[in-house]
Amino acid sequence: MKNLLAARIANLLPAEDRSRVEALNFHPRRVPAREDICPAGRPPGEFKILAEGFACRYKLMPGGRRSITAFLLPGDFCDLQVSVLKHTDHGVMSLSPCVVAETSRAAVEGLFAYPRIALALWRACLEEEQVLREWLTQMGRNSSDRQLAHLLCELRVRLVGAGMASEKTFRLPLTQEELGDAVGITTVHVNRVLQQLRESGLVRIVDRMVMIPDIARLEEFADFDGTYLGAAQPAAERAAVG
Amino acid sequence: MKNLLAARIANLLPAEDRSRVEALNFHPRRVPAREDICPAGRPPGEFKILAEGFACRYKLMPGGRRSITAFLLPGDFCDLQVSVLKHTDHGVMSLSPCVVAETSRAAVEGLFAYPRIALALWRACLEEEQVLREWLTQMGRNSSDRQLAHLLCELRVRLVGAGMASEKTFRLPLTQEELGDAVGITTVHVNRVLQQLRESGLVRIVDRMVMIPDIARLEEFADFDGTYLGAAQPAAERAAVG
DNA sequence: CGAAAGTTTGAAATGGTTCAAGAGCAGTGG
DNA sequence: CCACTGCTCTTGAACCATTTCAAACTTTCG
Repeated sequence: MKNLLAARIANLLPAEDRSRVEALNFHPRRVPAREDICPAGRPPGEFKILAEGFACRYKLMPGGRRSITAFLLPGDFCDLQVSVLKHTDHGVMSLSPCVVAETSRAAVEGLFAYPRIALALWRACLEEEQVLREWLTQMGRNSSDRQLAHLLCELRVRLVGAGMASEKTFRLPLTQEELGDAVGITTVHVNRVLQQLRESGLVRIVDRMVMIPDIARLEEFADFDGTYLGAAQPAAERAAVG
Repeated sequence: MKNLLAARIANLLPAEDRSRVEALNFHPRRVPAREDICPAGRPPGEFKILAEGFACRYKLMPGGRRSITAFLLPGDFCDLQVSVLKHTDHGVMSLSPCVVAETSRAAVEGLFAYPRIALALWRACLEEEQVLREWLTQMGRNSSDRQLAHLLCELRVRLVGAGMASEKTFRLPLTQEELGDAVGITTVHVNRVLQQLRESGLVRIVDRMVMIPDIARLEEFADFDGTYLGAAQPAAERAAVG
């Protein structure tokens, strides 16, 4: 199995540091769909990276509602927290069958001995923060059609970056309920809004395959600017942004 | 001037590391109310910590709307990003007259040479992330009365932690418009909801002084659990939580 | 004192929720 | 192989929270 931690942060490191990251020993673990990867409210266990599949961070709210705060794709950290935080504030669950790569938390902490690696890990955390801020503004305040469109734009870019999508087409293994939990609207309303997006020709969705005829048009509609995605963006686009 | 970086992260460090943090040389700068502290979209300049006053992070949205993604109190970092991120995704502006303590970015990065300090800085970032997630779930999906109540609960705890509030009373130098921008609702609606909170006896607000007669009652109403605030919580409460 | 900014109120319009129910499809067990 | 159960998607209608627009009132401040 490829060392995914390396893939995520090592490209910016000098060879010397990179080899230290690559020396980490990851154990793959298979997880069926819709199963907890990291339980909420408990101290984080092993250090985990999603290797294959589609997962999400979520919080349960009073009234049994669930709020999805992020989607995780291969290469994403499940729990960056390392042992610095006593308890995680949220859970992580698989949305499709997944493979999780685990390694010892102590080993990851040991990497902090190397300043450049520490900075790179920090960067990863800051990028996550940027995405959260974008969700907070886009998902919190926009009309739900724009919110859903924005989410599709983000997922497209990230899936392309992860090699899981062609330019205009990708498989989205999410139920409408899960989309609603991410965006903060009802399942019923997700359904109606998706229909509306289809009718206006912005997206085409058949059997969980999403196809975007005119990317620029959708991104304009959603007011999407992928800059906030940082390293999750494909390198080519990143370079273009400067 | 007290070294605020030390205050924020040093309490968990051994003396040796703490002295390194305290050795940083901060320059105070006075900023009038409603003025940009860090401009958005540009590379971050000096490394800044809010020393006095009340500030916020914000993003401008199309349509001229503004979204506030965080409130900053004395001791909070204005821009943790250091130079790892090329451009900031958001701006920071003062809401009351402020004092900002600045120091060289390079000096802060130099601290990454000490693994324990690097971990402490990382922790600060992770805690910010937790707060963002809490906002995303609470502010995104709840009814607006609960959202506002939740915000008041959070501010109370943090203000107490910063020594800027007694247990039940604090000064909130925010306009209703700013509250609305944080919560994602109209000024008009903020006004009505605040009246409603007042009428139900949950808060008393006179002339920007907020008084909370029954903290437990308000926190229950808002479904507030301050655990997510981490170090911003006063030490006593933190200990009680475990 | 006058202007600008913030707060308060009302009435109409709207976006999203809720409740209810049907239709399609996959998996399970008899 | 069929009936049954459970899950996702779809549709309709009534209802409610929040927005929008408009205007008056109050406070702050140069």
